[in-house]
Amino acid sequence: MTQHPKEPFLPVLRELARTFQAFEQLSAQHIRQLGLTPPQFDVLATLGNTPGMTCKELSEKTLITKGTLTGVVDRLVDKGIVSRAPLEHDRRSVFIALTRHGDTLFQQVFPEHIAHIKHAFKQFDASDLDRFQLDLKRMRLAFSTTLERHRNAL
Amino acid sequence: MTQHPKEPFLPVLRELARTFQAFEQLSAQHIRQLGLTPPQFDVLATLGNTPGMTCKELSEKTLITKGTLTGVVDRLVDKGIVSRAPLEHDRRSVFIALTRHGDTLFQQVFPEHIAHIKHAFKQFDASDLDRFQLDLKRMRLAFSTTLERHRNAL
DNA sequence: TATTGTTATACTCTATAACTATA
DNA sequence: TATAGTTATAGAGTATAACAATA
Repeated sequence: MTQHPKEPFLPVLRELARTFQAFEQLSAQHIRQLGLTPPQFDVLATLGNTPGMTCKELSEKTLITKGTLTGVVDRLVDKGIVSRAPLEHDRRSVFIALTRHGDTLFQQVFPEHIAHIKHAFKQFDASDLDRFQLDLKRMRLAFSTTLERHRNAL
Repeated sequence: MTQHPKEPFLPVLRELARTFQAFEQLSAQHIRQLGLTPPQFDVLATLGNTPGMTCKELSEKTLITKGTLTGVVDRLVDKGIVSRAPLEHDRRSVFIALTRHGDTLFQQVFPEHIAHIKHAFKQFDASDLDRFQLDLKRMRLAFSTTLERHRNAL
């Protein structure tokens, strides 16, 4: 992530990292006021407005690996925000959902979170947002594809 | 980070997070092979091709806070990759630089790192890269400005 | 045998704040 | 008084692998 003028994509990577870090800081500023960590908030937001899901599904959506997710969910259970229940059809699985308190928290806190971030986007119009989303997606798919290629040792 | 159709910027944020995570995974895949952590590599890459810099400067460039940076640098010193030396003009400061071994490592490893990532970008032309960089920067500045506003409690 | 999730281990990072030594 | 950096503390996330229960 330093100067190597031969590689024109390096500034893009540096900017991607800086931009995400800036967003993280802005986001975390609000999240920490709630007594939550970013991964905990990620789980809360992922479970919000859903009936719940298995550990595996939650792991896939949040990109938190299963071993880590156990600890994150433990802390949310301690706080009374989520609950665990065995799944009937497949008793290897665990169904994780917001508790009533967790849902109340989500309904209150998620709009606040949006409000906290919202006016960073005031200056952008619909075509800006569409372009951002599309371009980011193109990059994401390029990274994922490359990652898989490396995993398969091509 | 969930569905709230009223807020058209939410998909952008989700995509930003996913894209960065995909890049992190791709990047970390290579970094861990070197026996380094991402923050350690960040320091290595920041010091590479420079004469060195103070702790404060390194902290600003890597966005690692000073308390954490002490630990990260400790581990790199243990590995013989960086060195600390007192600054002459201001003896409160510490000058951090790559050791000879660290420089050798950087010269070898940084091009490898680029190669590891490079072909994710093959499909993008110069105008794509320019647009990515510019748009990301616009978002970054918007986040930073909003962050500062919140800090100053407006 | 394969899959889901937990446990175990050891490390690393993080936030925060107190502390030191210089300035 | 202010700044640069370290230290102290406590917590939280991470990778990895072994493990139990179930399929």
